[in-house]
Amino acid sequence: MDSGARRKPSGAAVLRPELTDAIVEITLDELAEKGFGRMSMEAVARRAGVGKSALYRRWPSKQELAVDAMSRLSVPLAEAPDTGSLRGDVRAVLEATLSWLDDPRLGRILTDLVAEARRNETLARALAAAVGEPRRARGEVVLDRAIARGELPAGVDREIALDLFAAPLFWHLGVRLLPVTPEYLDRLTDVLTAALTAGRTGP
Amino acid sequence: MDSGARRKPSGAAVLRPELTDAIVEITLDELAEKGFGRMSMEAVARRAGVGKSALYRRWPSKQELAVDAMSRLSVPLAEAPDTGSLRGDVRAVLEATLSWLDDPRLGRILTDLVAEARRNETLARALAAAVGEPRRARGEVVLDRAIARGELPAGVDREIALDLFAAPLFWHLGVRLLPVTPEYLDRLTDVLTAALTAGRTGP
Amino acid sequence: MDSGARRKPSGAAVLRPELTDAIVEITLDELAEKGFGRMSMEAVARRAGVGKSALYRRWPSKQELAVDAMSRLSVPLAEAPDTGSLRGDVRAVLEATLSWLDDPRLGRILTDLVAEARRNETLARALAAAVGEPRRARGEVVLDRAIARGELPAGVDREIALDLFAAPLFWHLGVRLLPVTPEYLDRLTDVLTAALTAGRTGP
Amino acid sequence: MDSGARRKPSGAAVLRPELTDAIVEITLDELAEKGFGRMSMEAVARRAGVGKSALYRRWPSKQELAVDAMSRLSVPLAEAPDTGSLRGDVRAVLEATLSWLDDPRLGRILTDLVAEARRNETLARALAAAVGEPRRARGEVVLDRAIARGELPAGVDREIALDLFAAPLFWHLGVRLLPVTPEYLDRLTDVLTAALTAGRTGP
DNA sequence: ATGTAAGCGAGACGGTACGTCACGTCTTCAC
DNA sequence: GTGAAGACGTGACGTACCGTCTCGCTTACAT
Repeated sequence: MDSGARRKPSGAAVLRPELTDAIVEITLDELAEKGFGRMSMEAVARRAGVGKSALYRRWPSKQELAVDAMSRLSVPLAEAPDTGSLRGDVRAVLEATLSWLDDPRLGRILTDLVAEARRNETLARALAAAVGEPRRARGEVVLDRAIARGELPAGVDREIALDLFAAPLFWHLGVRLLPVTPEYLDRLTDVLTAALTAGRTGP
Repeated sequence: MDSGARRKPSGAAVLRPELTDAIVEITLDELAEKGFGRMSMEAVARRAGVGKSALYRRWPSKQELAVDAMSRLSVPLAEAPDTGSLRGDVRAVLEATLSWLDDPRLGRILTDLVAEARRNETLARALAAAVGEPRRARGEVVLDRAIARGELPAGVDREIALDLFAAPLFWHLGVRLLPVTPEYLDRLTDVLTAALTAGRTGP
Repeated sequence: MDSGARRKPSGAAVLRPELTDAIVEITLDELAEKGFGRMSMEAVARRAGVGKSALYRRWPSKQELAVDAMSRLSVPLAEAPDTGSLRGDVRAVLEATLSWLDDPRLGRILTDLVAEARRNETLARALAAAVGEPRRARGEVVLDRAIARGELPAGVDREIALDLFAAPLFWHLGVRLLPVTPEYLDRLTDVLTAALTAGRTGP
Repeated sequence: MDSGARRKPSGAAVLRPELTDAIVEITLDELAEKGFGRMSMEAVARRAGVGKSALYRRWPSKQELAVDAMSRLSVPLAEAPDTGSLRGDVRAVLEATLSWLDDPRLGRILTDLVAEARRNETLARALAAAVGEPRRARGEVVLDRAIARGELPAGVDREIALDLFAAPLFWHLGVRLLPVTPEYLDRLTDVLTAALTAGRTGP
């Protein structure tokens, strides 16, 4: 069973990974600055000091480069610290989401990404996997802890709760383009905590 | 100094309004289908059966045509009926918002619009005025009625309340690209009503 | 009878002929300098101060531009003067051919053209029509006059005679790349005249 | 003095000559088929089943490979047989020249070569040495024999004579792209023999 | 009623970017 | 150290639109 790995007969040239990284990085800058439609492969190549072929050897089109670059905007989402209370945890989740949406580069790209995703199934999936999932997982932890503490009933509506952790901030910052102040965050924390717990003492 | 206005002595020749409308309509179709970046002036002119000059005589650039067309996506938001209860009114607002976001053409364009607005102050303002304001005004009516009924305190946090009327639906439909079912709407209505009223009986 | 001519609805934009001429002229320069293979559309456009589209609107490819340009290298072959003798006429024909082949631009292009013609039927025909025919017609005049004078028999081998008017000069100048001196021309005139008249006093 | 070749003491690793030959052979095919300008190093390497390095280790550029390959189209010109008469010898020379120019591959390449030589001194020299010289040498033999036989004067114009052995055939076949029939060859033999001998009985 | 300025469809214009291909150089690995 | 593989920067290919422009024709006021 010596074979298998012996497919490639000889010294294959390999795409230089540091070049790939540099291109991705510059692509993200261009995307943030110009948006998808006005980003240009030629500009990326020029700024990266590489030929266009280095780009097209890695990605078959501008679209695929952009999607790949965006999907690498990994969400280095810090762990959700246990603050001891639902209210504290909600506030922490909101702050984490805010610091992510507030990043000047990521924020700009994300809205482009969302727009593009409507016409690109692949991108939509990549977006959900790379961006949505980790963030939602973190929200789940908060809900689980609150249930364990007895602050929330086990049957809390998770889908809506998780939507509410992200939606208002995205809407305020990304759609209405208004700043999110700490004070806004306080009020939002209050309302969301109330919303989640409201049902608890219900009828 | 008799001149000035007396330059144009005769034959008016005025931009034909039905042409303007037809171009706008086709622009919206192209925008919905291709997105802002891939929409092309040549295609719009071709589909409208007009010359490119008819476009550029009306709008100085592709961007301005697109922005203008989008801003005409008027929000034929039906009046908010008084359902007799906060809960009913919230449900009605959500349904109106949903029917607006769910429009296949408007939905697609709106996300493009949001992305573009980050890099275009004019568009951002047009977006806020044409889309945000009417919708928010309608939300205000609901809050006012609830206060009048005594269902909400006069000092209810209007900014957050109005954000919450739109944010979750936009997030769910436009960002997460998931369908909004009537059942989801029920649950969302419950949670939002609870959130708004939660403070009422507070300490 | 208002219709009929009313097919073309309005003022069609037309390729500007002076631009076409300028492009052709610069193409010929590039062809002479670089040869077909190294001539570049971008360089032609740049030197002509036009966009590439101006080229591609007129010719579907580099090859067709080059062929068209070359076929316009019209042969402004002066009339063959009647020098009063076959020898004088032969000398005049050789001189005309020489002045044509010796043109620095035409000479370089002609060999490219000949090479290209082997793989391009269209070019081969254009070459024969634009270049070969007029030159041969002029040779025929010389033969006709010599027959009229009684210097040549009516049955002189025209095909070979006409080949011999051009072949040695093309070979010497174009293939062997040697200069053609007046003295060489004298000797060639002698030999060709002798060759043509040799048969006259036959058996 | 066995050394010299014995420089490389160990793991010899010498350019494999059979590879060189194979590459040259394929280069000639590509040249004949596509012409110099459209021949591609990548295609040669691909068809030869070798890497591009095998090419560039042997020749510094496409041009030099092409020139080298063409110069190896050695002229396997059979010895000029002594037919016993000038006329017979001229006919033999013409036939040899024809069989050389008529070779489908060589004929195509030769015209490319001639065109390229105008812009490449090295190629021009290689062409003269590899192609012109042997052919001319053979022509000289014919002239020498005719002088020895007394058919030509010692002072016959060799330069013109040698030009006339090749020029008409190249012109007819290579430039005018017409077939050379045996009958044409007969007539050409007659005229050339007459041209050479015409001066003999002079004054 | 007519003159005339503007609107109109068409499309050429100089550009920029697309995605492809080949150049000649270089590096890597296998033999 | 030859050789196959192929990545690298470069630059031309031919295409598609951009926004500008000019061209004749049509239309609808203002006289």
